[in-house]
Amino acid sequence: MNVQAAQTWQSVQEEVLRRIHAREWKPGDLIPNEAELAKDFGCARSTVNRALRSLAERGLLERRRRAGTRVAAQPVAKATLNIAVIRHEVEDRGARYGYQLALREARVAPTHISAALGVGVQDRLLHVMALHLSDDAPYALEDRWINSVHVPDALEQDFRSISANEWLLQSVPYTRGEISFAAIPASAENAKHLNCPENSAVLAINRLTWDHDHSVTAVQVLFAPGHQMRTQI
Amino acid sequence: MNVQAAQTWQSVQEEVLRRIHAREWKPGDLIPNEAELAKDFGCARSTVNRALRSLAERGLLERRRRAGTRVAAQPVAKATLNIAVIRHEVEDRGARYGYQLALREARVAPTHISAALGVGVQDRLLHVMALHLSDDAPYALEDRWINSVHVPDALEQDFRSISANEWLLQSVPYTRGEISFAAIPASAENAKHLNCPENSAVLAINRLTWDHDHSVTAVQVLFAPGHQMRTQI
DNA sequence: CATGCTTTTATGTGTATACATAATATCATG
DNA sequence: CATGATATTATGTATACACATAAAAGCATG
Repeated sequence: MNVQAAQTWQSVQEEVLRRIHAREWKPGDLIPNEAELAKDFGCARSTVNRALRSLAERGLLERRRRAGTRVAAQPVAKATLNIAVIRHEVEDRGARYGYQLALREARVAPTHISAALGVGVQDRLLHVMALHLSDDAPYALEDRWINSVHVPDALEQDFRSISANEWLLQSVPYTRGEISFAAIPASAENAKHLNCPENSAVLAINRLTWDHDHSVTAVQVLFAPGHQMRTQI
Repeated sequence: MNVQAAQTWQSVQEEVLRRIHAREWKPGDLIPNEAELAKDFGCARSTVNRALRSLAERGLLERRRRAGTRVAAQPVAKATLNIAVIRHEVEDRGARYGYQLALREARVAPTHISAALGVGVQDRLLHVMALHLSDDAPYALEDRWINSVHVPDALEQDFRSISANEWLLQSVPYTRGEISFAAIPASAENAKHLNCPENSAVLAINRLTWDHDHSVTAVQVLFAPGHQMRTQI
C-alpha cells in the first residue's frame, strides 16, 4: 500500500488527516506505527513523528509509548482564544481606539481580592478602573487590582495615557496565570460605564497572573453587551 | 558565557524562559541565533530549534527566517479552552450526568440558520434541543440544527438516549469549524429549561462545523447562570 | 493463580549533516 | 540615486542513526 513519496511533514500530516476524515482510520482506531508509516510514505521516521506529534497536540490523535497511536475517540475541540492587548483588539477590527481612566486608588482590597492575590487583608493594593473605547463607544471595562507590594513601580504610574493592561505587559513579567470566562449581569456602576441597562448580560474575563510565587494582578474585563469572541477550530 | 550542558530540549526551553522572565532578554529583544545558543548550551542546533519553536507556538517568541528570533513585545495570552463532550465535562467535575431530550423535529429552519449552514431556505433540517444535567440540576441547554441534507443518517436517530453532541462526534467527521463565545440574556424558553429567571446572563457558545465544503451542524450551547470556563495560561 | 521480574516494542528525543527558503544586506549598473 | 541582481544568513526541515523510556506482554516463581 505504497503512497507516493511524501517528502514534507506537512504532506504526511495532510494524508493522515485525509485518512481520518475519510474514516479509513476511525475514531478509536489504532493506526500503524511510525516505522511502518515512514516506509509507506517513503520518508524518514522523524518526519512521520513530526506530523503525528503535531496532530496529537491538536487533540486529533492520542499517543502513548509502546501502546501506539490512535485516532481520538472524541476529539476535544481546542478553541484557542487570543487574549491580546485591548487596544490591538480594537485596532485590528479597524476601529479607532479610545481610553479613559475611571479610577485609580491605593487602598485595602476586598477580601476576595486579597485572598486571590495571596496578600494580607491589610495590605494596600492599587486599584485601577478604565474604559476602553471603540469608535467612541464603550468596548470593555477593565477593573484591575495590582499587587503593589510586589510591583511597587505601579504606584508611580498614573495610568492616564497608558492603560494598566499595556503597562503591565511591558513592564512586569509573569510566569503563569489563570483565566476564566463567564456571563454576568452588569452592576449599576458597570452599566453606567458601558452605557447599557443595568443587569445586561455581559461577557466577563477574569485573569489572575503570577510571577513565580508572587501574584501580580487580578483583573476583570467586562465587554459591552453583544460582544463576541471568535476563533476557528 | 557557557552554560552547563543542557541535554534536553525542555531544559533549553526552561533556561530560555528563565532569561525572558528575568528580563535578561526583554520584550522586543533579538536573541542569539540557534547556532550560538547551541554552542552556549552545549547541544545540537536541532535541540535549540525544538525548544524555540515550541515557545514561538506558545506566543512567547517571534521567529522569522533570516531576521532571527525575538522576545514577543506583547505576548498574546493564548487561552486554550477544551470544548469536550458535555457529558465528560460534567463527569470530570465529579457530578452525575443527566440528559433530557426536549425537542426533535425536521423542519424548515429560520433564515439565519439556513444561511449559516449554506442550505436552501426551503430545505428541511433536523432541529434538536436537549438539556444536559449535572446532579439533576440544569447544566447546559443544547440547541442544534443538523444539516440533514448532507447528514441523512441523523434522521434515523431519535437522540433520546444519546445526545446529538455525542452522536455527531462519533459519527460525522468535520474538517473545520467556527466557534464564538458571548453573554446573552436567557429567553423565556431558555429560562424555563435552565430553571433560571428570564433575561439571566448566560454564557453562550456557538459552533458551526463543516466537512470540507458541506456544513454539518450549527449549535448553540447555553450554560446555566454562574457557569465558568476556566483554563491556565 | 497472583505477583513481580524481564523482554519487547512504539514513541520520545538527541546528534550530525545537508539542503531549502525567506528575507535582509550588498553590490553593480543604468 | 534608484533599481534590480546577487550574496549572505537565520530559520525550517529532511535524513540516518542512536539511545532513552514508558508500557504492555510474557514469563517465572512463590
